[in-house]
Amino acid sequence: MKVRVTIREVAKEAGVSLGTASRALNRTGRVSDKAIAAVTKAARQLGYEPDAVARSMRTRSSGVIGLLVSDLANPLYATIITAAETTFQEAGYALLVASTHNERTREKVLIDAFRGRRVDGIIMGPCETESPELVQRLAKDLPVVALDRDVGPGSTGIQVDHYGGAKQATEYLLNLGHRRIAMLTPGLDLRPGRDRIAGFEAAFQGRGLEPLSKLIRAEKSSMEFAFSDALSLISSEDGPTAFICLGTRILAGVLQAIRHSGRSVPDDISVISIGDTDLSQLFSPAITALRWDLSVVGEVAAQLILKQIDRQHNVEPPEHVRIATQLVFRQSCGPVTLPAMSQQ
Amino acid sequence: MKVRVTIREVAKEAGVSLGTASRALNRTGRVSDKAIAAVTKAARQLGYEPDAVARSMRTRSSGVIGLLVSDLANPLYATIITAAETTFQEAGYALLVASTHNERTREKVLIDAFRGRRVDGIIMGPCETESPELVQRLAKDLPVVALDRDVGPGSTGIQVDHYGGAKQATEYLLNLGHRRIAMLTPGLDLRPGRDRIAGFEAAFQGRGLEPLSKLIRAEKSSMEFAFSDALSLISSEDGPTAFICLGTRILAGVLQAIRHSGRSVPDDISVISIGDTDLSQLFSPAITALRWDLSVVGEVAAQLILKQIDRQHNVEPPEHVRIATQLVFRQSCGPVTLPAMSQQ
DNA sequence: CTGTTAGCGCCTTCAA
DNA sequence: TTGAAGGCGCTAACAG
Repeated sequence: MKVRVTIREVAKEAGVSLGTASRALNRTGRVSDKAIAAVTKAARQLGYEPDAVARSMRTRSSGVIGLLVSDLANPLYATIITAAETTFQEAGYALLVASTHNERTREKVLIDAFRGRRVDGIIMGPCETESPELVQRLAKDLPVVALDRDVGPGSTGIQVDHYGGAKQATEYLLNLGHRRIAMLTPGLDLRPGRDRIAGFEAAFQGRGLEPLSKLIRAEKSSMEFAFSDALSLISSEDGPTAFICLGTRILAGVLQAIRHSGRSVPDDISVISIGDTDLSQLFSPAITALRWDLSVVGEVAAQLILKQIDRQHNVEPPEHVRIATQLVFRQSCGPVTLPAMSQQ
Repeated sequence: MKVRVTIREVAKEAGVSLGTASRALNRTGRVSDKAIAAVTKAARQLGYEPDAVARSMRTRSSGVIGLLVSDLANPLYATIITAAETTFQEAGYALLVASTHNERTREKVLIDAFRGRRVDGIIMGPCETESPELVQRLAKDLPVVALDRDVGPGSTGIQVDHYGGAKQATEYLLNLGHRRIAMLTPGLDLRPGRDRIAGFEAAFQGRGLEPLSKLIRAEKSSMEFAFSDALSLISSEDGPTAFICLGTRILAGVLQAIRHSGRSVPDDISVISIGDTDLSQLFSPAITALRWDLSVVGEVAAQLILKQIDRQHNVEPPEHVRIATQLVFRQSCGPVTLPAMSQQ
């Protein structure tokens, strides 16, 4: 157990007072060059390392940002986290992470834990039964950036255009002649899920059509669920000719179900993935996917936090960044070819 | 900006002294039930939340663990992180994460940053040109768990049996008649890479054969590299009849190269993935893969840290946990069928 | 059992 | 420009 060297010892070694040492090290206030030189040398000699905890105590700022998501292992979040961490690292901030597992109570506990640790800001991912009030109240105390949450105009956030993306994807399938399109997305009560459904329906209504509501499924994001769900849909009468699937896990389940039922993509069934992951890119056939830049989400989230910190958390107007989506055309979608079937 | 309520105010509200309030809240030392009741009530009334920073300052323990990996977005690490975080959360610890991007200097800086923040322990993933001394020195100061690093017997760590796994995978291919087996793994100077190569060679030598060294490639873990590498291998004379690929990215590149060259899996070329990801599980054909339990790695790492903390970082003998691998047989491997070709 | 006191290491006034 | 002193909020040691 090595004993830490304190600024006190550095000061003594440099032959100055504690206060001067502090000012010299932080280049704050007026200090003579001589003092700076002496202190710097002493610090290096002794291997001095400032105690961030003590400093936080004094300055009321920890240099730590908290990040709260439902599941750290989710590849979508993982990318966001990396980008955010890199940005924070450059700015000298550290990143504290935690999983809410989509539990509201846990989310509260973790927020309190973050606050207790005096984080300088919090990035929050979507969580079940989101309440705008929670975020707004929190944002009164410290910089908060909400990811894909519905927060009022009072708080800053980043929102992916799930609505427009789902609409575009659906329209693409409609153009190919599909009418019985299944939409599988979890989290109906979360903004992303809601918006996707809305975009999906808007695309239908744009041509005076009605989506088949029984083809909208909102299971948990699990491969097993998606598999059995897709399988029952496929084998049912008037089953879907196309699937729109959210994320790797659901996409995986659907692809397995299709394979299991002896159908093929895209000849029998077309598939679009919402969210572009390794699987969608590398599957054979490659899956047409709706993508958006996750690194940008992470980076912008970090920057928004830093900006709020810089401005001392002033009454800066909250910002809302909208992230666009792109439909990447690959080989998983084709025209409807089923003969002798009524078009809805 | 809400003002925080301190333990002092709680004490006053409860009509007791500061010390009693502290003891009551922490259930430490002897306190009367009456005092506990009064303090608890006052705390709740005022919405008291202990200041973790001040507490850390006093107790010299931050309740924070640092986790250092080369890339947070790597799906393998992401799973480890989640498991570790969950374990720490249960124990009341928070997790600080950072990416080294495989840069040695950055690693040092981040370790110092962690120490400055008074973390109670550090989990370190492998990093380029690992030096056992670094970890050993660090472990003198605080609990450290190294993941897949070669550390001397003096430090505790978790090591996946890459050697045995690679050996088993290679033997499987040898049994199928393959002789020209390509091994693509990054990080030759890291323990995982080294051990894989060793296991690979051991399998050959076990039958008196020699692997073709030109088929061992150790590129960076990038899809593009793997793609061009695999493509040149495939189109070269005496190209490989089987590939062993590390991880999602290299596997993806190889699969694309195979597809691009008009070959098929497993008829023309067999493929084994080291590391079982979404892609290997869900590709068609499903890819035979070497897997190990990443959740266990994360959980055990966390437990080893907690154990060291519990024992006050005593001279507890360092532990070395070995994680076994399993070869999951799927559809991507077949016997060699190329006619009229010399067997090496 | 409880109150008082002394710092943890640092930054930041306040005088000199 | 510098030194001295105060205190951030908390816990732990010591008297009562």
